[in-house]
Amino acid sequence: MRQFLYKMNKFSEINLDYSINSGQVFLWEKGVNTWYGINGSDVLAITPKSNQIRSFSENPMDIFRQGDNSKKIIQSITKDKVVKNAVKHFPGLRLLRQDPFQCYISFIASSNSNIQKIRLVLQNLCRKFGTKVRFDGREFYLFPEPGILAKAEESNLLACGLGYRAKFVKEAAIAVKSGSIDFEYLKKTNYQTAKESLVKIFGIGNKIADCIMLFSLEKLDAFPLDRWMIRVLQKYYSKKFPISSKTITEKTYEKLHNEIVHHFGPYAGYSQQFLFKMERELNEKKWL
DNA sequence: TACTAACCTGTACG
DNA sequence: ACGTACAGGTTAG
Repeated sequence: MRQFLYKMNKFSEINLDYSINSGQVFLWEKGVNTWYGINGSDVLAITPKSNQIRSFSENPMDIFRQGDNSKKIIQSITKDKVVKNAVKHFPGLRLLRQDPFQCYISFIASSNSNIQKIRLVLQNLCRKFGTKVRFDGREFYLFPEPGILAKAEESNLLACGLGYRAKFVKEAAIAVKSGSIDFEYLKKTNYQTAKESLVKIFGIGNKIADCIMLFSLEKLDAFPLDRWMIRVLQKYYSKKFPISSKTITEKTYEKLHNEIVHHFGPYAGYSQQFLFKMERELNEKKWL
């Protein structure tokens, strides 16, 4: 059994419960004082009380985005009283930086689904296709590698509960394995270019592309517009961002995104996270 | 180009 | 109980 220990001094300003329970990650579970999470080929154990992060891999990703100046970012997104209120109610809510492949597959699997179901499906995928490891005295399954999912039998993907998304997942994994989707390139390039690449993948539209970019590809101006965010805009921003129906067309989506970034600025994605969290909590939606 | 229905699957509601 | 609506959308027509 291997394990690496890191100290983390920022837990006083990060609220892990808020951050994990805000719809951005799915493969996390809470122990007594410790959160356990799968991030690609890594397993993390986080104990806020002792400022400890333990990881399965030697050089874990900086999932907490410690390089971000959160004070400055929050100041920057607080453009109106709605966001101000959300920030006030959920102090310490942060965007997490995820393993890109896991994030990409997770959100493809999320389409037209709900959080409980998405979690179940992703756990099934890991159990069936991921490597089993022992860590912190427990068993975990790592997230499957692109090559494994690329050559998976569709029947095995279906058995995980993916439904019609099974072929999306397989095609998406093939695109990564073959190099036509290159996450390192997508990280470096701009929002528009990355988005154009992602929406070419069968099963990825505007919303899912925005999730992947915001949560794993350093595009903090991505602002996923799902049903909840449409509700938020209709409820609090009907003057600023008028929307007629509950579903929006591709063109409307793009137009809205431009206006949103114009309003909230380059860290618009952070504002989305606070607004999403706020509205889901108001409606008492479950996270786990 | 713009709008609608269909889509796997589980659960909540009447 | 059993049918229907809906869920963190996308695609095909």
